[in-house]
Amino acid sequence: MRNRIYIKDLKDNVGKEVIIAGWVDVRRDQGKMVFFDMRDMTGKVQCVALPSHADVIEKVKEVRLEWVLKITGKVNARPPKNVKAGAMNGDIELEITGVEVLAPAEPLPFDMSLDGYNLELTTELDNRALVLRHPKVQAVFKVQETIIDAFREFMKKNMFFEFQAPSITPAVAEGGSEVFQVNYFDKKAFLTQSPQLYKQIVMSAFERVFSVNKIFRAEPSATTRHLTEVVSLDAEMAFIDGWEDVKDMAEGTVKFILEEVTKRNGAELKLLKAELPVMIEKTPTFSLTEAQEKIFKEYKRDVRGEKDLNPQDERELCEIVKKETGSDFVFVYGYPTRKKPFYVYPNPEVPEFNHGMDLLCRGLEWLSGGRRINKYDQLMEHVKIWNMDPKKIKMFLEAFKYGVPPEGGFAFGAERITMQLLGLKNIREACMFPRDMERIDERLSE
RNA sequence: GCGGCCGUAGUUCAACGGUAGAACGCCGCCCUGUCACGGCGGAGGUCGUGGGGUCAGCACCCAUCGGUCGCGCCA
Repeated sequence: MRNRIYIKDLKDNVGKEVIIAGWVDVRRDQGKMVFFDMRDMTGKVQCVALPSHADVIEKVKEVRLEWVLKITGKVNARPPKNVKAGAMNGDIELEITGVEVLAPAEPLPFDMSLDGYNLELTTELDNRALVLRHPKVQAVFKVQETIIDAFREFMKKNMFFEFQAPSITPAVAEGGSEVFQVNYFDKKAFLTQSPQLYKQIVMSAFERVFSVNKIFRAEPSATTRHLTEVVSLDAEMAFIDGWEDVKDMAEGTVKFILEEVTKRNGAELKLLKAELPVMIEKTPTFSLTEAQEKIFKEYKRDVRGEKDLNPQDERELCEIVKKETGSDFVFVYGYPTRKKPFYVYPNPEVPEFNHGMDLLCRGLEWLSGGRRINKYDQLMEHVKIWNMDPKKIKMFLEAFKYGVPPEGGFAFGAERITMQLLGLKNIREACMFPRDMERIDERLSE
């Protein structure tokens, strides 16, 4: 729009006649004079229709919340007694001389005011398009943008190469979670549940690689932490000495993300009353066995020998670690080899346990990864033991046939980090358009 | 898939075996300095649906649908 001034720049135009465009955010009709706040992507400003402009008053009386307006007006410094300290543009206001309605809006179906906004999740999701205008909802996704941005930035700073992982995959080799099947011409294909095998292939050519991609899980899970479509942040690195190198890189990544969110999203964190998790100098790290011992010792609940930590174990371990060290994070490594995917590197000294690891924070798994098998013969041995069909992962195996250095990697879900970082109760709040068993934009049951 | 809890106005929630309520939103009127205003008035509900027991049900019981939380599964 020609001649339009962004609201954030109005303060540099005091005394001038300007044009702004945006949405009506709040109305305060005083009768003979009308105030309302206008909002554009850069901020808000109070506009005032004075009694001296009768035509403007008349027009402005009809205007309602969320109408889109183009306003001509004069930027005035507010009289000292009317300055609103601390508010954006609290010391100026726009005296309206002309109004053009670019689009009217229907009455809002619920309270969109800052304090009044309090919707049930289903109402929020049923009205996603409108709700996205609310500052608290926008704050969540601004933080999420930073998280993904910071991941990318940290990876690139550490010489990782970004590649695009495919979403359509042939018959699934990995096992594990359920997959979505899609029609592929006259054949069947699947939506990827992980770029795992591809990132290992690319790593074998580029040494350090990462990807930001969608993954799809057809798990019949109805919980506060599962979605069927997830943004996965994946990394894989060659020439490691051991799984600890992968752990350190993962830790550095998370630390950098926390720093960037702190740096860039102060306003959003304040609005959401969010307190970032604490990462101490060296994140506490325990083997699964040690973790289970700690839970037994502290809570007298015997989960020793279980193949993994269940949600209650994860919560309790995090509580223990928080109490002992102040850290909200804890690494757990050394899972039963046979319970994890075939490519995870077994501990050479205790082959029943592997060099896979998880990073937990505030009772929930944030990230998982570890060292992978890099030698072809060992990989083939696992393929056999795991009863997999080598033909189905031919391309993957081909990479390892021709020499791959010791390597490992990690992955985490952007929505989960967003949720955990902000203390949200349900992962759906951390996803703009969440897909789950019951919903693809609309509820599936209707 | 299993279990707990919930379903009342547009929204968020109360109340109660005996007349259906509030806040915000909406509509109307008033307000020349408001600050995600204020004042007065008004509209808006077959209490998710279907059965049952009761003199009487929104409330109790059963079924069903929907929601939500937990578990399982999974990341």
